[in-house]
Amino acid sequence: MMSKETMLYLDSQLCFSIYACSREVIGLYRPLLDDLGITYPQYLVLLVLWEHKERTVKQLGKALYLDSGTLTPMLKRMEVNDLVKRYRSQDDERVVWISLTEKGTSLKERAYCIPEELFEKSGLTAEEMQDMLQRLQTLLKHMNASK
Amino acid sequence: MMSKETMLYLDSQLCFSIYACSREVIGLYRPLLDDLGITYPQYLVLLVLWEHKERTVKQLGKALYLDSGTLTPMLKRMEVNDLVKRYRSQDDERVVWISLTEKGTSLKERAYCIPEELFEKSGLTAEEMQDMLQRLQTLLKHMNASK
DNA sequence: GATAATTTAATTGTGCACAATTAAATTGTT
DNA sequence: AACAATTTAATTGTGCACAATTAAATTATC
Repeated sequence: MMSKETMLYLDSQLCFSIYACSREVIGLYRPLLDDLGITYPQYLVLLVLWEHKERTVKQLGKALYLDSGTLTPMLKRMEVNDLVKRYRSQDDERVVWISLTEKGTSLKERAYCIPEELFEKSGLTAEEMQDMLQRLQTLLKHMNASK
Repeated sequence: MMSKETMLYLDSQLCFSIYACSREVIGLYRPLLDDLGITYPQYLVLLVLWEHKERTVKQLGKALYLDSGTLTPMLKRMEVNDLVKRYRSQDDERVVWISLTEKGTSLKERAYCIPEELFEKSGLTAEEMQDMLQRLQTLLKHMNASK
């Protein structure tokens, strides 16, 4: 068992390694996404829309764990850059639907290679990758439950 | 092997799970850190200073993987809140040393319980925690090398 | 010892994150 | 039908992140 002193060391904290890893991975994505003219959070929005064609702000937020304070301005920037369209639902005017433009749709072709390139940069084997993904998703689920 | 289509699914991407986990864990810290009047990145700075008494901005940046554009304004906010002192080195005026105030030092007592509380919220066993820490640190090192 | 290269913080500008509040629309209950 | 409660985005304000640039000081080279 660690001492209470040791537990306060930066390098013994799981949270810090997750936090630092997160920023480092995003840093590896950056040059690839720069080529597409998008940021990492915008890439995540596109991943959802490539999969589902059309989502409400609410649905995007649930998928990405982001709220409207983050999404609304980001989606407006993406609209200005002609990546997505935004329009209010006819049925329920509180709801805003987000869909892809032609440009947003076409970026998918250029994104296919990205996961593979990142996988190589990670230095992990496919099994290690899969295992880690599994563990993190379990952790994510558990943390989300204990809120 | 995954199809190129499957690899673009949000939920099959390791990076997203790291990114989402990072924000979720920080969210678990938030109520605890609010009590201390600090943010998560500020907590990280304090962890380093509790361990080393005194660090330059450069050293803090290396430990936390952060640059001066992030640290300078953050350290100034911490100075305003009487958590740290900042002063230029006599030997080399390019260097700024950061040290703890009494208040910054004393917060450590109230922080001892934090790692334990987070550990409980994570739902992990000590072994799982240790194992994950190990894997993430390896990943971090490898990514940092492949930049 | 002049000057070129390097090191170190600070500054500027853009883009997330997220808490808290607001506002509008819808739904549920009487 | 009235109106209270809920749902959904948008807004506001603060605090990171990070790229790119600037500025000052130091070190290395001639």
